[in-house]
Amino acid sequence: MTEEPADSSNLRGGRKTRSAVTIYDLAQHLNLSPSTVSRALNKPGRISAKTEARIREAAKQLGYRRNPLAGALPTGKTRIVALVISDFSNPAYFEYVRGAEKVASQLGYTLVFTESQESPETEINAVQQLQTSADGILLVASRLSDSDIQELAETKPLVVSNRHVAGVASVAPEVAPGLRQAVEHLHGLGHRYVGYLSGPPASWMNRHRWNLVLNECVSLGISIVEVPTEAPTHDSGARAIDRIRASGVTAVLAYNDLMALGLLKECQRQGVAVPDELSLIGFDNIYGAELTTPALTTVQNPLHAVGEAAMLQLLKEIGDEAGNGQGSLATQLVVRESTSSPRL
Amino acid sequence: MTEEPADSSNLRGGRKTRSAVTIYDLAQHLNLSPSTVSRALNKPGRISAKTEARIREAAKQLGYRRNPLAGALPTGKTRIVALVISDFSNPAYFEYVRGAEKVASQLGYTLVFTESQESPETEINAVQQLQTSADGILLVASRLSDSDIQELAETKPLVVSNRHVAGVASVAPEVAPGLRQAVEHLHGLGHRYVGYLSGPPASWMNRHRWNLVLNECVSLGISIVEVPTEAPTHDSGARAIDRIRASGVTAVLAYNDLMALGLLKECQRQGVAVPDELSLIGFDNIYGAELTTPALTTVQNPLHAVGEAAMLQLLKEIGDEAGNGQGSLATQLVVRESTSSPRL
DNA sequence: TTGTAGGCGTTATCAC
DNA sequence: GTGATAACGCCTACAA
Repeated sequence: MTEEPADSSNLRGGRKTRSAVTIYDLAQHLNLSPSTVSRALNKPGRISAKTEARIREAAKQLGYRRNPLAGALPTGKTRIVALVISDFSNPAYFEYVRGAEKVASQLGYTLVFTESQESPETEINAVQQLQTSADGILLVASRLSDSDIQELAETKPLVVSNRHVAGVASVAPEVAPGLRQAVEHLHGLGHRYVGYLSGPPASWMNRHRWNLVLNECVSLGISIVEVPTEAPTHDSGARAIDRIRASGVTAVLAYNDLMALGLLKECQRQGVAVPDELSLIGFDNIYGAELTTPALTTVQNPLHAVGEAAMLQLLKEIGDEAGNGQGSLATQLVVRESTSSPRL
Repeated sequence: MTEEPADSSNLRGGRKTRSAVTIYDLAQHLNLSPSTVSRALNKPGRISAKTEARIREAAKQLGYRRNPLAGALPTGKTRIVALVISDFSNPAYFEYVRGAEKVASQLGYTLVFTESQESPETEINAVQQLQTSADGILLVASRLSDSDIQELAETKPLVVSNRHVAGVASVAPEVAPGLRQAVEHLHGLGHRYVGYLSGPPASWMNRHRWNLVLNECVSLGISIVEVPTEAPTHDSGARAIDRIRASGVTAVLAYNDLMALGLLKECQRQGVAVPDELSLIGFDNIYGAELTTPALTTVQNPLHAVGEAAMLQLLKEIGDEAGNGQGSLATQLVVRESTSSPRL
């Protein structure tokens, strides 16, 4: 024991150099063994109250911080959960992420966040990467194939959101009620020829919505057409105006608010009166939907609650009994000013 | 070597059970040493091309995935960066986060995300927690005191954003140009009595903006008053209307768009004509600002670029030479329809 | 070029 | 109740 580095810890330039205090340091400081320290800190009660107190005291004094990474090695549990989202350009996801993060941090999990920029390769890579460091993965609006997702789900707990995949846990808003209300609303106003402004063809949710709208319209005797678009964005919604006008529909259900608002804006630019000439219904109820004139009639999507529920589901898959979410996941029509009876 | 567990790896129920393949497994499989495998995978070139190829091949075959956590233990580098934001309820931060995440993932870093819900204790805990697992921290709109931040910055690389703290790296948009343009714009329109709808008193950025506006107004001979609010939100902006009307100002500069839009909405509800009776200028240029009628005149805040720049700065502090950001951080006035000459 | 040995900070399984 | 000791998966001198 010659030339013990002494207290090099505190004074090496003072910045970013002192290496962290470990349970080993504590043990040495107190003439105890590292295992005792570990136990005292993790399984309170299994150690004499007195020594436990001493240890906690010393830990505070020396500024001990547990190194979660080191702990993750023997246990295999990192208490990290990953959120991978295919496209984060829609502000609607904002609340989803907040909800998921809130639940995660409340239960002592760290949330890692990645956007895959719509690329399936990027997405699959990200997931595989993350799977080795996270306890579970939350896939939001994934662009992967069902079989890819099923395969990924075999390795580690995984939950998909805004989508359903056979054999994989999933959490999505109940879009049916809101959509039904929307179609009934239009029907009640007298619309008999309606357009569905479509989302991404590869999106499960888009096909799901289309099917619901289709069935509902058929059963009410409404003619319905699907109007394809390039992307689920504001601009793409605006560019759809030609197809919409050409179709002769009197009302439009849009895949999301971004598209509806883009279309609304373009209508105004081109002098198409909303709602007199064309009724418009969005989806999500993002910030901004109620700010326009006319304010947008839309379907409220409880994305904060969906994010919470999805994270809770994931933690359940991980094995952390976490209780159930509170908020309802049902969507609901919010009638504002962009819908009215069709002009004859 | 009796009862070697054989190939238990593949068949234990098939799900979530097979423990990951390690460099050790590869080494054994190839009759090499783990270190050779490690080198082949990390420092290409330092190993004979032939064996390196064999190793890579085997890695692919056996589905080897590096365990970043295990690697982080000896090196102390996790390639994790943490983003802690005090309040994520303003959609303006949306783009900031996207920018930061993009840069991080492009450089092979994983982004962990935490919202501290406006609570300084939560924030400081989160940072300390994260400091042991992350290579660096990005603090956005921190509610901590300068001295707390300075102290935290001594442990690990840390960058503050939307704020300046002596001795700590920081990245913030240049608000001066946009604010100057805004004041000049109002001055040019003939306004001589202006209100500043204030942000959080504890916010560095709020004080910074107020000082800039104050100086600019004084030098132009404009009377300026600071109108306090409860929170930087839509509702709080709406509730400020009484103070605004009572003050007699002819124009308002709001701390952010949320507040400006809230105030705008309330003006419309109460029959105050914007811009005829009251001119309104926001800040940030969030989605929604151009959707209102009248569309909101506001200051464009390049938050995506700020997020990128902040992350690049952080990586630089970490020691990862990462190049410089491209986008300008200057703000700029966007004149729309919520400003006009004051009615006499 | 490749192998050996030790350590990173924690947890877990034994003894005592 | 407490203490050795051996993992966990990877990295890195140092040795061969």
